[in-house]
Amino acid sequence: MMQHNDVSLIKMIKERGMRITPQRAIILEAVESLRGHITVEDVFQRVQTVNAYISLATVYRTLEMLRDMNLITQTNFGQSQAHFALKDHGSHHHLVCLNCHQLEEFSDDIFDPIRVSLEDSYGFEVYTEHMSLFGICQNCRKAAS
Amino acid sequence: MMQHNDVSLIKMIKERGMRITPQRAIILEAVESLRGHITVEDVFQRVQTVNAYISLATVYRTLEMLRDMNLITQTNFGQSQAHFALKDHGSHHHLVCLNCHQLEEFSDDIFDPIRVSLEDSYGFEVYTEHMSLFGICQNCRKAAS
DNA sequence: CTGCATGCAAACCTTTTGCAAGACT
DNA sequence: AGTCTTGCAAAAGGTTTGCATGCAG
Repeated sequence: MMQHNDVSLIKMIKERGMRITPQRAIILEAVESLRGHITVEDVFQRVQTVNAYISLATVYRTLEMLRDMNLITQTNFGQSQAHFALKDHGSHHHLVCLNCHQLEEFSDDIFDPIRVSLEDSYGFEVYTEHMSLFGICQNCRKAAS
Repeated sequence: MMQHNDVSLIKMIKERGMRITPQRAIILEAVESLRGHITVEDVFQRVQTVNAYISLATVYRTLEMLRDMNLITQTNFGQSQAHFALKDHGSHHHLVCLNCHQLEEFSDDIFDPIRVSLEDSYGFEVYTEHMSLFGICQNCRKAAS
């Protein structure tokens, strides 16, 4: 389930010209150190141990920024809080169209909900390397209708 | 992506000894006629066209009942409302433990979030028949730790 | 200096719930 | 009759936002 986040989030944020504030530094560090799927609350608690004056709203806004920058994924499931995870830029999978045989890539993040629910329901840790999913692509669906 | 809901929801509810009220009949009919993934709001709107005096709370409670009876699945994704779908009692898949090679079954519903997000992101309609997922089962994980 | 970021508290939205009144069996 | 169900309105989460203040660049 390795994720190569060789580059620190801070560095990526700077590169994209966004401001680094003390709050952001602390929040980013929390996101990086908390491995796996985390909630806003997880991050907030961790952040609080470093500096108790950072507000929940800032945690929300920072995670929102990371999501918009495509550095983390957001997964909602169950009825409660959203779960976040650092993007795994490593693995990609394929969508294979059964009609035109065209390939399309999609990222591993799409499996996040499955990972979480199989873990929750069965205690099963799924490996999703090298997956291919089959179906009908957009073009063929349009053509057929 | 066929679903065999040959039997009406009303019939199934009666069989299990639950009461049929006018509200429930209307809501169940709405769920059946709205195919695919639907939200509470979808159902509510449809229901309103039939009878404007049925409350949102009743829609929530009825869907909750269907979920508890295992007749529909609930999928949360995105940050907004939950999505529901009639259960597909046809397909089952396998979890294969890479360590002890034991098999575990899981239902097709787990793929709901993927179905929805691939549809949304790529316009791709996935077929998920006969899937096997690999990983490490609960027992082996416990044993390893 | 200027604009972006923060904190606070209030607003928001979806979902849940308490309670009294009403309906199903 | 007795219990389950409904409607209403309020409560409950989680998340977002307006605004004045503060800080990074």
